[in-house]
Amino acid sequence: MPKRVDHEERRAQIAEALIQVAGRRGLHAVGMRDVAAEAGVSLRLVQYYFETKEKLLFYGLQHLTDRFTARVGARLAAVGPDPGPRATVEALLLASLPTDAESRTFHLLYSSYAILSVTDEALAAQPFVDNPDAAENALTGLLEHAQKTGLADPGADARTEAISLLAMAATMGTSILVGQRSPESAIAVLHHHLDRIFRTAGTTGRGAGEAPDVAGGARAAVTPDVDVVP
Amino acid sequence: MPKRVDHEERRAQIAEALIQVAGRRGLHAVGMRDVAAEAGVSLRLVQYYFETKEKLLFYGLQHLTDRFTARVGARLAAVGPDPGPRATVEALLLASLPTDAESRTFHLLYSSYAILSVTDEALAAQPFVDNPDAAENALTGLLEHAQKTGLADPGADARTEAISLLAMAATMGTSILVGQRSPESAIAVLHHHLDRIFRTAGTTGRGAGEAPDVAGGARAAVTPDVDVVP
DNA sequence: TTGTTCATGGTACGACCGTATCATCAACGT
DNA sequence: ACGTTGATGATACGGTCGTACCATGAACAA
Repeated sequence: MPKRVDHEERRAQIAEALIQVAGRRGLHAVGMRDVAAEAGVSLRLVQYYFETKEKLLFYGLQHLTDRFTARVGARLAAVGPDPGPRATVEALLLASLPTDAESRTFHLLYSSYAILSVTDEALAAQPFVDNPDAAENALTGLLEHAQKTGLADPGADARTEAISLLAMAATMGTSILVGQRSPESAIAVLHHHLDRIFRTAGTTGRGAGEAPDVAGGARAAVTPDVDVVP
Repeated sequence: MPKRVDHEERRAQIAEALIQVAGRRGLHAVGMRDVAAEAGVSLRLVQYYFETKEKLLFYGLQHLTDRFTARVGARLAAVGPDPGPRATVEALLLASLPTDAESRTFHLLYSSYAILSVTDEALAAQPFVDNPDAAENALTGLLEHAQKTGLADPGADARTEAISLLAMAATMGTSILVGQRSPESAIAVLHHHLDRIFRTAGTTGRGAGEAPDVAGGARAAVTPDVDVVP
């Protein structure tokens, strides 16, 4: 037996290069040679570990979602031990907004893959994510739990609200990406709805006089690489 | 002078071909030869009327938005003479959902262009739509008018709600596109929020016992080409 | 030591793409 | 009638892309 190498680690390295170059120049514009150059290996190596470009793209999507799942988990852990349902929901939603380089890349590439899967049947056949409804179910559970413990409006429809929150976060993420909206205004809109949902009979979830800058004032710069949620 | 031809009409015909083939195979996969074949003209003709592919793509985006603006206008006119604000808002939102072939193509291509504009600076420099906030402003105006006439909850923030409704419609449109959600469930979610907003002190906007099928039951087929909103 | 096998590099091939070039046809002014 | 000019066709060129092929180094078993 000759030199043995950890194939999985090598694949992860190459997939990482794919994500980097695709995040910079667009998924449609990335070629095998670009990936090889970004990873610092030869074209032949990329071919060796991923026989075809299609397989490379599949693995890249998997790697992308894995990395982002881990990141969201870290964010959730960072909100402190035993956080309330609202803090958890808020962390979940804000983690999906493209507010720094990594989340911007994720948002861009995930959207690209989604759009690609509409016309590319091979990609659509792939389980696009492990469970497309995972976030929706998790959020629904959190809201229902908050309702049971009296922290959220018991009259709200937990699943509908969960779908709505995720949908708003997704579109506003894209708006941020294309520079049409500022992260602050997106966060303000989300806060607005969290205030509405996390409201029991007597108390208001957040202070009433915060005047969220929903309109966003000046639009975001084309590339807002500042961390809004550190 | 030789045979004179209406260049603008020819351009529209070719742009239409671009939209058709791009809607079928994806914007990234469309080439000049494909467009020429779809339009039933020679490759040279496409080059003649659009000197470069970049210009063809720009014109295609313009043509796409123009066509869709006209379609939304027709939908609005079709809801009847002097419709209430709620009917208008509802027509506006539902018109943007990909429920038939034409709106599916529009949604797919518009999303493709948006994603493309993130990494393609030439496309980003272009005024992506005539006014990105046109829909947002129109919807905000409608909601404010409904508030003044006592048809909508005066305590709601019109602009925030407008942003939210458009954001939800957009993401759910993509979910429908990729077959992750049924048009019916998306409509149910939108109705839920319209019921919440269009609610005065004493009355409820819609019947209270409609049990919207938000979860969607069985997922949509991969290509739901049936007209949900005829 | 030697031979087998994994790992890696270099390079060529065929296909396609966007664009450019050359040629031809058709119509209107004069 | 005819020449000028716009409209159209056929084809060639350079480049890039994904993939395939051939060669070589490197490590472990025997």
